[in-house]
Amino acid sequence: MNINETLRAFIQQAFQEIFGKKVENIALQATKKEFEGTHTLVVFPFSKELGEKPADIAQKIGNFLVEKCPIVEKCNAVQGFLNISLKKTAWLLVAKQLSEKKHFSLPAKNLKVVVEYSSPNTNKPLHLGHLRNIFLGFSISRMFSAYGYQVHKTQIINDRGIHICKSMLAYELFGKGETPDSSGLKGDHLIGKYYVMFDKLYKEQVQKLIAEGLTEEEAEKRAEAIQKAQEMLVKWEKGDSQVVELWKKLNGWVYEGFNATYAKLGVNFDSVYYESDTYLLGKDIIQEGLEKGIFYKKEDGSIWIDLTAEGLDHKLVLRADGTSVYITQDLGTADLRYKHHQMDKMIYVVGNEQDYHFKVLFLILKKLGRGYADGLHHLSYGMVELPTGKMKSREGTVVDADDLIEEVIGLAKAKTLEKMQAARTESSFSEVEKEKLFEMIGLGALKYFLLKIDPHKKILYNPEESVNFEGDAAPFIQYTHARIRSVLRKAQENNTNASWENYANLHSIEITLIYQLAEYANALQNAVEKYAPYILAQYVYELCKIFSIFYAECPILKAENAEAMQFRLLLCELTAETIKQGMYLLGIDVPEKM
RNA sequence: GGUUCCGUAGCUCAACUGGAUAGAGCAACUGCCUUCUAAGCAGUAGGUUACAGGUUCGAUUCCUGUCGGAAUCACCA
Repeated sequence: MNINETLRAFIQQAFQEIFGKKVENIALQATKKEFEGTHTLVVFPFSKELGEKPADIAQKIGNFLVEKCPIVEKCNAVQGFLNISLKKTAWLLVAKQLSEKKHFSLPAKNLKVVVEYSSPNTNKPLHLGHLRNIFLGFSISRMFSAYGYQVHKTQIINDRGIHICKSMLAYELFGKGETPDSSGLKGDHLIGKYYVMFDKLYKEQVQKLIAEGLTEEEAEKRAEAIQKAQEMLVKWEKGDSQVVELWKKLNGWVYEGFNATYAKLGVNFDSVYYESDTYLLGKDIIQEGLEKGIFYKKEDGSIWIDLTAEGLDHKLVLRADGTSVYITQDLGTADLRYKHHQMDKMIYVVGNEQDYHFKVLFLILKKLGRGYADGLHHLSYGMVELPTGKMKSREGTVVDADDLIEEVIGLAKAKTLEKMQAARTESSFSEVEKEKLFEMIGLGALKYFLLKIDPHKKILYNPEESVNFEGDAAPFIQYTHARIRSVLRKAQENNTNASWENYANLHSIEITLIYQLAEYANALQNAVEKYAPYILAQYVYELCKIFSIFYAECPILKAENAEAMQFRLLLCELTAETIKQGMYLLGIDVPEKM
């Protein structure tokens, strides 16, 4: 039985029999707390069509439901709102259905989605902005998987270009053969160090040239460092073995560093694309577009597309010298992806600064007649900012990912030890268990903080107070789960097997809890359709709040009788399972005890 | 200048796609641990939803305009 569908069917019947009207799209919503009931029908929209006062319509529909619909207990018409209360037996039936746990993952749809996320540059370590990207991408992947999609997670690594050459050049100049082992630095941090060194050197040279009388623009072009870096790039493109060897060595270190961070975060990929393999792709598509008359060639030989009819500008797709620009290779990569995966959907997790780029990219693919173009989606998210303003790698105002991870785990450790000492439970955890717990809580808090916000809004990260351990935060959710597991362990010790089928004394908070548990499927669907993990985060948090009230109000192991206890244990089990599943989809683990 | 996104309590965020008296969490204040884990629960206080119009039974939500913030409009990626 599905409550919403049953109610809709009877409401439709009511309109038919009372007013002789067929009504579609009956919207039911959750009843506001201040009113009695759980489901509300808004009848204002029908008032005009039926020529009656909203309150009268509500009253008539209500009377009909009470009389005819077997799951309705009573109805309350308030102005144009009809608040419906269901029979307790209906709620017990819902609980019974939930106990079969079929709602956690949907049947396979035979649809494939490719999710691209993270996609870092190899010249510096990951930072807080990447973390938002990574958590969003990983969570979206799990959500689509639970929703029945076949999911392929991928990243495209930006491993070539002038920025890599900058690090390489600085390493050649100052590196003296330093390695991650000899320096004790993670590979990505080591390379990041040289990137910063390059920038310092470059700025000094620019300043000097300006002092000598050049304009800023000229100085930036003529500085020795940048010219050497460009020479290096040319050599790299020609396949100069010395440059390529250096490139391979340094990139290798960076990958080791990235992989260590990914492992720590608990995320992974099914495949990796490298720009060094794909940067020449897309030129044949340009040719195809020219032949189809979608692109046009300027006198200098550069190739463009006119998007003014779509309210956009003219856009360059190939340089006059025949080399690619960013969008050229993205066109090629899209085709390549489709060749590899024949996906129905492709989600690019990329910051909102590239909104325009993706708009153009999708539009061009559509004009080219690519069938897969309709399935492309840019999951755009806002920047993470600091109270001092935007993060800029070159200015050293970034929050490094590895540092941040250590920091939140440290905070979690301090907080957890404090709690354990207060409760005198520390001795019941082994050292290994404790370390694992600190990590789970620290990372959970960080992930939740970044995921609980609507992606298209920017995030303000305040190091002092952003990662919470109380209230609307992961530790509260993890704590709720641990609490439930504790009760369930105790219940097992003196296991009873009473039936709750005739449990009649259903408390109102128990109804609220069942209602919320049954909402899981809706929350998942809503989150998937909107590409929005925050909807799921919000759902789980709400569930935990409801459970906490239930926990405070309804004794479980000391319930008034055996059937009440058994029923509440079922609610506990379902809540724990729902929390665990929901958090899993966010990429967050929950502990058995804490 | 054009385009897009954002503006909600002191702070950080919600509001089920147009519904009822706009809700949570931090921070502040008051209670509750000899009873299943107090990272919790109960309560107080905090709002002209940036501003001005419009659409209608009804607007934080849709439309127009104004103000403020951000991004983008690169032969960078």
